[in-house]
Amino acid sequence: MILRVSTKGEYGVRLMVDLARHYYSSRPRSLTDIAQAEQLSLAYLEQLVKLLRESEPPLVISTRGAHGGYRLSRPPEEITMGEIVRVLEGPIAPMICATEGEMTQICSLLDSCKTKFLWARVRDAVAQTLDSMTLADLVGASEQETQNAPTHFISISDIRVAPSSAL
Amino acid sequence: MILRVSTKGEYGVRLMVDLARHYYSSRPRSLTDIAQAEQLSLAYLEQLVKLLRESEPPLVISTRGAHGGYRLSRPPEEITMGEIVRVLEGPIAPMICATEGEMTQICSLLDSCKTKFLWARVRDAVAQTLDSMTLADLVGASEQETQNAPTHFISISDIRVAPSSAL
DNA sequence: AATATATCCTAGTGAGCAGGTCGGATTAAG
DNA sequence: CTTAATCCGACCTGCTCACTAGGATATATT
Repeated sequence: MILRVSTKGEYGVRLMVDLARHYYSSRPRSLTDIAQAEQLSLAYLEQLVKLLRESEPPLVISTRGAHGGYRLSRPPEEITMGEIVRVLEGPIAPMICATEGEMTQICSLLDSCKTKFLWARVRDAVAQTLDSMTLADLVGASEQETQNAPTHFISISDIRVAPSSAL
Repeated sequence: MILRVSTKGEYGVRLMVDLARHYYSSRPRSLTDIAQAEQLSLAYLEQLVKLLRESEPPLVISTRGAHGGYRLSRPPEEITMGEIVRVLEGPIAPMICATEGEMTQICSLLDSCKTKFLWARVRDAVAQTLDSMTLADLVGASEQETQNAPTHFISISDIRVAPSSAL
């Protein structure tokens, strides 16, 4: 499992998509409502939204008190999925040796340097995919687009709906 | 850290690259030699090579006894990095809901289905990158090619050489 | 002013897994 | 028959994930 999106990333993206869908509402959206709509724990969402609020620049803005809640800090078109995922999951790095950034690292070992070339390519592929999509793209994505998702692979189909229980 | 290559994947790929470099040798290459060349634990490499040997089809072939060791089961050009990584790290899936394969899954929740579209795109980007490279590409990759790796991002540069200690 | 409804903050915790180590059994070459 | 290698399974240890708990603070409504 080379690609590991933790529940932070999974739930956090869902939270942001929810906020994007309610972006043009007159009132902020409360975590209680989001937790109910997405069937997630309120207390846990509070931790995630903290990351989104304290990021630089912030991705959401809060209003405290009754009838408070959260809004996107910018319109959905201007928030890339790359920003969101980096805030929630940390930098896109397959390993400590391949953090995003330059790779002019001298390595004493024979083959490990050559493999870095591989991991850098994978990292850049992920980064480019995430950076080329915005929240608006996801909200606009309706069912037929989801069907069009490329499926070059044979079915494995041990897919479940409930998260987190099994790995 | 959305991309998590464990040491299984990291060391295992290095092992395969080492075998590729010695593919045209007359004698099989022992794990002891590889462990020394790559500064890895022999006992741990034994676990990894087991995966590569027992995969279907096998990626390496062993010769037991003195002067024994391992060879690639096929020439380096015919072994893709995607095959290797899948054997070592398991299927390329960002989460349990997005295993490689078709994504015609009905999901009761509102936004989680839309986010699946995102994860599927990321997954396919990784899969395509890995499947389009072979062991021969990596062995042939010399230093100037490594320099050419795309670097669209600002340096973060808390890069270390020693693996596994910190996260 | 009182209450209800929110956000905010910190700590703790239980299970599971990554990342190995260890000891020994088997096989074959010299 | 010794040496060098592959094989095999059990065990262990620390870390991180995925929460939960309990409260403090802020504000709109009544």
